[in-house]
Amino acid sequence: MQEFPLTRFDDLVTLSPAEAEVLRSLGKDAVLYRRNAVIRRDREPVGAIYMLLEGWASSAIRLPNGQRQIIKVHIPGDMMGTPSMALETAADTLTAITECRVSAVPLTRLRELLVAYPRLGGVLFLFVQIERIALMDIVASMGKSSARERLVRLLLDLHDRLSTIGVVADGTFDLPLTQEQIGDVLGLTSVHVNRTMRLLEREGLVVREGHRIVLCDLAALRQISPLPPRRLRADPPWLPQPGEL
Amino acid sequence: MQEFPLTRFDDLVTLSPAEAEVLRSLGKDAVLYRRNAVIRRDREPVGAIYMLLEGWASSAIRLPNGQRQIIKVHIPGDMMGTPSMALETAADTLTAITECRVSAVPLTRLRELLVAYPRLGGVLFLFVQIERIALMDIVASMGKSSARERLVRLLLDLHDRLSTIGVVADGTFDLPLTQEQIGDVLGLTSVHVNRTMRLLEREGLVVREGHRIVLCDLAALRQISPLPPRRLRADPPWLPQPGEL
DNA sequence: CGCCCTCTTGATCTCCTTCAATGACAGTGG
DNA sequence: CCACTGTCATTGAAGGAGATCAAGAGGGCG
Repeated sequence: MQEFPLTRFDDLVTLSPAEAEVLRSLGKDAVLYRRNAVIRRDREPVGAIYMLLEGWASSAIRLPNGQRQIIKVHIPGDMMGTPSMALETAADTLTAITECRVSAVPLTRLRELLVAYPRLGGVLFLFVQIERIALMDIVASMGKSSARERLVRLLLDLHDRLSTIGVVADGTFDLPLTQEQIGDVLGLTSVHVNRTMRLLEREGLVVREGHRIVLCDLAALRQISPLPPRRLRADPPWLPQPGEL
Repeated sequence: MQEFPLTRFDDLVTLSPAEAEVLRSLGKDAVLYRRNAVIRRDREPVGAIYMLLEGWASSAIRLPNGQRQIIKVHIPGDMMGTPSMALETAADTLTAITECRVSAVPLTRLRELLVAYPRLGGVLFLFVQIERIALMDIVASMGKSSARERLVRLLLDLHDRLSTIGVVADGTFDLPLTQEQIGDVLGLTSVHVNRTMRLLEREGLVVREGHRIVLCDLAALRQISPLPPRRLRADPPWLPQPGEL
């Protein structure tokens, strides 16, 4: 059994010790995936959701014409594959961006969890809403902003999310995405990602050294970003307290 | 108390009579909004979610630069404003597209519901996941398809959703959106929406008469759409049955 | 050493935007 | 009843952001 980082949860809801324990022991043994390995392919029947313990992974939709759109870049501590819980067959393909460790949670086990700890259902609900807001913001930025703005937003989003798991030091973090993958996230070609990235570099906003990136001027970048980050509400009033359920 | 159409629920989950009853009596008295009236503005504190009983409404994100992106076009039977449940202040503005009737559900009442009927929490969870998939598909089509493809997708999406509430006859339905609004949904200018719409018309794929639209060749349109519709899973295995919770 | 993947840059093309003008139509006040 | 106003659809012309095509360079790894 592997340790699932609960940072994401602790920041938002107060978990009872029993709830924290059951979340930690939810998944099956971790499986190791090599770079570019497929964790769960789209159109497969949905039997589980996945917890990303280590490494990066992507969730992508394949279009009938052969293109792919990366919907979300997952970092350690993320739950993956949950949208497809509502479908006959999976909507998205989960792929390892770097080598990564993943723990699967069979849907049957999830059901046991919901029966035994109904309040955790509410907690999951909260997390899905947060993902939904993230998607809404992505739609807004894809519909209304330039390549430069979208790229800045992606970098800031990664910066902020990586900060919560403590792998950002002074604006610097590891960015294991190829420019092609960044293009697939932003809806751009890799060529244009390259030009835009170089532009940011010439402007002195970022510095790149191999797969590490430095956001030099966070304030200026946030000014450029088409959308400010959202302020989440910890322990929302509609969520029953532990003991209440 | 107004009747909230439960079609959307019935198709996906089996509700116990008690559950159906509590859902129907969930909202406060309906409020009437005139065309273009704001139902709930963004950045307002979040005190309720909303059930759309009659008419059309939009959920839109305002960008700091003054632009707006319509995230979702709501039709009767939709729940609105739920993403912001996770936030301090609302992310999106809800606006009446046509005159419409809306019933608010205070978050406190929602909490009582979750305590009394924990399984309904799971049902709501399911619905949010469905919305999330819809957003993922929108991201995919915004990132990877042309104006024509996106417009076709929107028309088919509306066609299919309106079909479930029985207001489509032989490919014909009422489309009360201005071309400007359609542009704000698709991330296009109204000028280009106009040209694209006229193109579809010249191709014999659609016919417009005032605010009514006819999808003449559904098969051909589905061929053009960048993404096929999703097959939802009724009564998913992770959802506890009535009685189990 | 040689191969493949990724980054980089230039040249050209095109889809969509921007700007601008016109007409149809509904509502409104005289 | 008609001028007046605002909204919406429509169309043309010009401009630009990003795509496409093509080629070279660097680097990890068999």
